[in-house]
Amino acid sequence: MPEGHTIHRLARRHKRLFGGAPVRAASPQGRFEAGAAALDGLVLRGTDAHGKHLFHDYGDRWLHVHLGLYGTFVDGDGEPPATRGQIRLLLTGGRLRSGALAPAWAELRGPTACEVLDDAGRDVLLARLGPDPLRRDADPAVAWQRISRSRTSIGALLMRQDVVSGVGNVYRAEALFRAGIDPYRPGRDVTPEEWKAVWDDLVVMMADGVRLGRIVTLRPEDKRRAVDPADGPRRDRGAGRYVYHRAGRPCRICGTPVLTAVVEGRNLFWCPRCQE
DNA sequence: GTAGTATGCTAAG
DNA sequence: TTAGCCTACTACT
Repeated sequence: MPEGHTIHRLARRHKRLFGGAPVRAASPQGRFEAGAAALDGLVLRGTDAHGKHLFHDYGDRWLHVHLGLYGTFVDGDGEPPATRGQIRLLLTGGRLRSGALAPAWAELRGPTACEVLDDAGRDVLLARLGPDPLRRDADPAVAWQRISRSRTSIGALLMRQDVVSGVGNVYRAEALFRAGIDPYRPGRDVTPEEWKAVWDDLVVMMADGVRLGRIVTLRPEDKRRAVDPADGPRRDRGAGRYVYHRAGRPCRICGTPVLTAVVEGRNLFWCPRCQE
C-alpha cells in the first residue's frame, strides 16, 4: 500500500531493526546481485524517506528503493523464512541492544527501483521531487509556485511527484474532497487559502497514516452521519474514506452518488456536489 | 481455488 | 503512449 506514509513507516522500522550494525545483503532472485554485494557487510547508519523513495545510509553509498505499485517489504525477528517467490533483496542483521545483537530480517519483492547510489546520484533524484508533507524541511510554497501558474487540473498536479511528493491516488482524492475542490479545476484557479488548507490537511492525514499504517481520512463525526455497509465487519477499500473507491455509493455528506473517471490512467473519485 | 484489480513508476517506442 | 513489474488483496465460484 505504498503512498508516502508507507515509506516513512518503513524508514523508521528499518532503522529500528538494522540500525547501527552490519547487514548481510543478498538477492535470491538474482536481479540485484551486484548491488547486494556492494552493501554486504556494511553498517546501516540511518534511514530516510523522501516522498515515496526510501533510502538506507551506508556511509559512502545509499540503498534506494521505490516500491512502485506492487513492491512490498516483509520483515521479522530471528532467522528469515525459507525463500519463496521472487525476492529482489534479502537483508539480515540486527540492532545492538545492550551489547547483544537482536537478529532481524527483511525481504523486498517486486519494487520498481532497487539500486545503490552515491551522493551525487541521490542528489539528482531528490532534485526532481517536490516538497513532502511528511518532512519537516518541506516548503509548501515551492509547490504553490507550480500549481498557481498551471492550467493543468489540481487533480493531476497533486499526483505529480515533482510538484508534491508522497501523495498518491488515495490521498489525492480524499484531500480534494475534504477541501471541497473539484479535481478538474485548473491549478491556477485554486486560491492561496485553499492550497494552504490542502497542504495542512495532507500533513495531518499523512502523519495519521504513518502512525496507523493505513489511510483513514473519515472524520469520526462524519462516520456517524452516514452509514455505509463498507464500514461494517466486511470492510472494503472504501471504508474509512469519503470518496476513494466509493464510486456509485452515496456521498457521506450530501448523498449524491460518488463519481469516478479514469484520468491519465488512474481512477479518480469525487463528489460532484461537495466539490466545485 | 481463481479471476480481477491496484495506493506507481520506469523504460521502450 | 504503452508494456512491464510479478505482489497483495478482494470478490467470486
